[in-house]
Amino acid sequence: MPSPRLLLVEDDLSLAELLQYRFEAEGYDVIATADGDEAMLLATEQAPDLVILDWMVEGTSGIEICRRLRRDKETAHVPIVMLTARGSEDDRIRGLETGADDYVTKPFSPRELIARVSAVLRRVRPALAGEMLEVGDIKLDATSHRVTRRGQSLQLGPTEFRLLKFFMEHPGRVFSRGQLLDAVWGTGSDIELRTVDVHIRRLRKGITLEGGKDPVRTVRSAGYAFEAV
Amino acid sequence: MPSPRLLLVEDDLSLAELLQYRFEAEGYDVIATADGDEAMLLATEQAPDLVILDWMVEGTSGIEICRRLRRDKETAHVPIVMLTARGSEDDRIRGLETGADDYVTKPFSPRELIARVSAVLRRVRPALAGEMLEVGDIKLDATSHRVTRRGQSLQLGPTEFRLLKFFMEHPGRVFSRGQLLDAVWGTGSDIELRTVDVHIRRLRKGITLEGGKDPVRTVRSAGYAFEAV
DNA sequence: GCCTTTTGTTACCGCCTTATGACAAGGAGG
DNA sequence: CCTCCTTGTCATAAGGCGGTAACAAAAGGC
Repeated sequence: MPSPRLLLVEDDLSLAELLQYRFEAEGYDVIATADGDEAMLLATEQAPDLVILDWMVEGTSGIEICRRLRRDKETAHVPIVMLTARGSEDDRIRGLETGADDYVTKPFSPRELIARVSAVLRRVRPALAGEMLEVGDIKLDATSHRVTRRGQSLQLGPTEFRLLKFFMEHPGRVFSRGQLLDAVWGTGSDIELRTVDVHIRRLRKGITLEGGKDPVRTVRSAGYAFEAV
Repeated sequence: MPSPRLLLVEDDLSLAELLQYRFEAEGYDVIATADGDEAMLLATEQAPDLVILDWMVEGTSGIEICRRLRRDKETAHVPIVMLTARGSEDDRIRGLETGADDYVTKPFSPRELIARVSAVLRRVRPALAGEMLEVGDIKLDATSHRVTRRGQSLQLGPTEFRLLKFFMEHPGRVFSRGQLLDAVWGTGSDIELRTVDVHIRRLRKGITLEGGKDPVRTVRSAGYAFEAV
């Protein structure tokens, strides 16, 4: 199971340290910062799987960071959990409407925050929570690095496996070649867009071995999508 | 925008009525029940997009319903929002660990619940939270790049897709050929005005395949408009 | 009713996008 | 050090798509 990567934005240093310790004990990778502007940088550079955001941090307000994360295409889909000392309903609603995926009201126990983070991750990226992905008749177990179709075990190369995993985490959705490069090869990889075609080809070959239908849909001038056949 | 379907499981009848009223005013379809066993039935038969579940309902405890919903493959992926009168941390964590996607602690305002439900839906099924365009009987999902009419999937080329999307974003309005060129082909494209006619033709052809009415209205000496038939 | 203007429709050709196989460089493992 | 596997790139083929022109049809204007 890969370690989910968390970005923790919290300017109360003792709380930040406590949380970092607890989350690392749970098997998370934690990147912490107390500064709002640095948070924006880290969010794009480190590509965290989830952001924990204090409502009030130095530099920028948490809600503003949230809004900026949502606006930037790179980070628009990263789930956000807000920490707020205020219990007022308006603030909570504003947080949710700004695009936070969840919030926790101080004071809270680390255990509760961990449960919420894990719930959000389970929802957004099942593979990170150790679950088995299943789309149509294809099953992918990220933990054991195994793919099966109708019980038949499939043989995929490393890149094809990551590509398939990403697709299965977002079934039905169309991704451009650029998006796929970012998601599967890593942001900033300097690779020809056309290379994606080749790996799509290899993935198709590996997946349709037993005469099964092709779950990869080509969307002309847009990219590719993965869906149940 | 399609109406998301909610299953509301709540045995406090006055609260249930209030919520049903408020959610319907927000454009949701609400199925309500006060009984736990009936809830299980409705969950499989009605295939709701989300379940709002009171912690304590007659027949079965909410948490038990939650567990059973998760266990059944049909309903395992339906998001669940729990309503709980108890504020104790243990209960909340137990709720999340059981598989609830969110919980709201009583007393709460309908507005807050609505915000949470909409946040969960946005996360889980973007198509239900507004990424889907709908005009008349035609649906366009930009995320999956799909167009359907009365359930029938339509086949459109890239340009026709963009043209239709633009039309559906501004239904009823008349656009000149020049405006369409700017919007769909991009500003500064050096293309014959009459080319638009051809693509309108192709769009019509693709959309009226199954004998449906033509939603594209020709406005002589002005341009074209798209409207519900 | 006749003429003019505007739109509908079809056909065609070139171009752009995608599919596919081959190949060489790089790396892991023995 | 050698071998096998993986991977990125390229060349080429195939096919769909798009823009244009030409002609037919329809709608207004008189």
